[in-house]
Formats: sequence, structure tokens, C-alpha cells
Amino acid sequence: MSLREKKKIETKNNIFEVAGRLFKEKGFESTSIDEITEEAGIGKGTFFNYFPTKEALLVYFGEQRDEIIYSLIGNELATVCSTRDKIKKVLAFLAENYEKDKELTKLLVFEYIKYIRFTDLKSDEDKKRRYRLIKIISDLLEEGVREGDVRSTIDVKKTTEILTAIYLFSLMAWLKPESDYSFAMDISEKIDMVFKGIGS
Amino acid sequence: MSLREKKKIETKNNIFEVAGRLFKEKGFESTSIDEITEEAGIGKGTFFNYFPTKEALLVYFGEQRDEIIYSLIGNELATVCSTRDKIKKVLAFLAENYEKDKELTKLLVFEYIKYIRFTDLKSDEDKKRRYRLIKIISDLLEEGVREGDVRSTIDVKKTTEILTAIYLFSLMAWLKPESDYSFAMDISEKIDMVFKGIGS
DNA sequence: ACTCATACATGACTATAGTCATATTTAAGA
DNA sequence: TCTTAAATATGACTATAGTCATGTATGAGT
Repeated sequence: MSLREKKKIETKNNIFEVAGRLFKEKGFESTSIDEITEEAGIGKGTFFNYFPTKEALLVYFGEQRDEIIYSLIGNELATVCSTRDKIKKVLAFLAENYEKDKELTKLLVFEYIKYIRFTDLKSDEDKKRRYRLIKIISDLLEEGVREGDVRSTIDVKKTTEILTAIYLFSLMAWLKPESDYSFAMDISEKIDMVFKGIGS
Repeated sequence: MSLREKKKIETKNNIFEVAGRLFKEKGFESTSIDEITEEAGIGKGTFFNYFPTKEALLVYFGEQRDEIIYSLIGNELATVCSTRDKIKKVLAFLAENYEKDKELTKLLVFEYIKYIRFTDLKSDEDKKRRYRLIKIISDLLEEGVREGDVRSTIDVKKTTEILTAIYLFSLMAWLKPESDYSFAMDISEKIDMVFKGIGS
């Protein structure tokens, strides 16, 4: 690896670490780029060579976290159980891990929703990361259809949209500082409703 | 009405009209407060006597629009039909009207979600406005339970959350510039799924 | 009509994200 | 080693939302 490449990685990690510390200390919104660059001992312009916006840094934090969380999700799905329970497990597992840093999670759910507006995600890597959950849910639904757990007449894409919407909203509501219920139970009941149907 | 009160209303309307024109011309994000106040012939500080933030102006636009739209929603519900169809009608009607100003709608859905984070809405009026849709849906569900359209064992609050989440996400997705499907059909199918259930 | 407290108007000022022309560093070839 | 092009670093600069001390208009009480 060339000196250039080494320095690049070093600087990015430097920004990442300093920012992480400052965010923990004072929160994302009240930490300025000026502070980060000063603390990191780099010029302000340098920051923007690594992250095009402040939000991009946030998203990078999210990606690092997701890299770990999603690598563990396979274990959650290993047990033999119904499609319904698998979906419940995945969503509860995500929320459980996201709970460790509520502020980051809130801001990221928000960023996620912001980008519903745009279709053009730069790289395929970008897409994969952003749509990891969508992929998992639609795979589970398809498996469910094959195994007879899920009605075969459903539109998988639409159903995935329904479940994702419910998940993200429930997550946002649960992340409110004053909420004091169990996310797992809340989402479990909602998923039961979607499976059973609310009509009589 | 005193001179003071008259002037206050006049200034607010002035800001509202000028801003409306500029937003139409160049969009919300690329219109600055400086431009609005200059065009309106008032000092910059004056703006903030009427709207605490730029977003508050946006919300005001949304409230004015909702005032009209929600006053018409009674008609939509007048016809005799199932709870399921009523919910479909309400949501399709809202989207139909929101379509006339997509940018405003997108930004407002976004603001709405932003404020899921906070519980403390200043006045009761605020709450009423913000929760109009929630009220309508939960009323319809309760009516549905009474009339036997909806399973009596459901949790109305949770079900309302489910439907609201689906509605807002579907709306966001539909508002994307390149979408070319009918919102009414999309939401109708999704609501059918929630009523019938996706489990087999 | 005069006084004065209160509401309202104002623009200079601050904070901060992001830009960009310029300077510096690196890597590769002669 | 010397030259040079490309990558990277930098901080002065811009744009813009929001603040606040100060000035001005209004209305109530006398």
C-alpha cells in the first residue's frame, strides 16, 4: 500500500474517531465541523475531501454499525420457526442493537426517509447497504410463500413496503425518550395483525 | 379590531403571499428569508416575529391547505360503504389533493416525521391539527368494530399506527418524480392486505 | 393632548455548512 | 536525482438561518 493510501485511511479514521468522541460528548447536532477538524488537527477543507456533507459522516457511522449488526443476523434466523416469527426476530434484533445509540438511530432513520425521495443511489454498494433490510424481509416472505406460511397471492414487493413502513414508524415512536414499552412486544403484535388481518 | 391587530394580520398575510409566490417560482429550499423579507418590504428580524423558523412557515402553508382539504373530507365519507372502503377513500382523497403541490407535501411529510421525535406539542390546537388523520382513522376503525366490519379484538391505537405508517410511506414513494402508478390503487391493495391478512 | 408601558420592527451580528482557488505532497518516469 | 502531473490539504470566503440589543409605533390611563 502506498504512503498516500495509508495516509488517506489514517485521516479518515482520525476524523471518524474524533467525531465519534465529540458526538458522544455533545451530540451530533451541536458538534460542528470546525470542532471536529480542529480536534483532529486537520484543515476544515480536508474534512470535505472525505465526507461531502456532515450527514455523510453520520451515514458512515451507521454503515459501520450495520456492518456488525447485519453480520450477526444470520444467527437469529438459524432457528427453525415460522416466517412470522423470523420477521419478528429480525426486527426485534435490529431494534435491540439500535437502542444502544438512540440518537444515531433516530437521525439515521430520518436520513433513510429523506432518501426515499431520490431513486438514484450512486453505487451498487450503496444500494446493497441501504436495502439490506428490504432484501431480508422480501427473502423471508418468498420463503414463507414457498413453505405455505404466507398466502401465495400476495405481492411480495408491496408486502415488504408495508412491513418496512410499520417497522420504521414503530422504531421512531419507540425511540422517543419517554417511551417505556418493549419494542419486541409492540412489533410482534403489529406483525400478528398483518398476518391475521384486521377484517372479520 | 385595533390598528395593531390589523397590521399584524396584514404583515403575516404579506409574508404568506410573497413566500408563496417565491416558493412556486424557485422552490422552498432555494428561497431565502432574505429574499422573502426584501420582496415583502420588511426587515429580516420582522419575519421571525411571525414565524420562529423557516420550517414554521412551511407548516403554516400546510395548515392552510389542510384546513380546506379536511373540510371536504366529510363528503367523501357520506356514501354508504364498508369501513375498508371508507379508509381507502379518505387516503386516496388526501393524496389526490396533495398531488397538486408535491414539493410542499414531501417537505411536510418529512416535517411530520421529524416531530414524531417530540411529544410536547405546544397548544391543543397544534395537536388537533397534527393528529387530524389519526383521529379520522381511529374513529373509522371504532365504527368498523361496532358494525362488525373490523375484528373486535384489534387494538385500535396500534392498528391506526399501522395504517398511518403505510399511508405516509406509500405517499412518500408515490411522490417521487418518476413514479407513474395510481396512488389510489396502490393504497387500496395494501389496505386489502391488512384487512385480509397475509398469513395463510 | 400627554405619558409611558408594551408590543412590534429592524438590521447588524453570530454560528455554521459548504466552496474553491491555491499551495503542498506524493509517485512515477527520465 | 530532477521534473512533472496528479492527488490531497488548506483556510479564506460565501451563503444563509436565526439572535438580540436598540429603536419606533401603538394604545390605555390620566
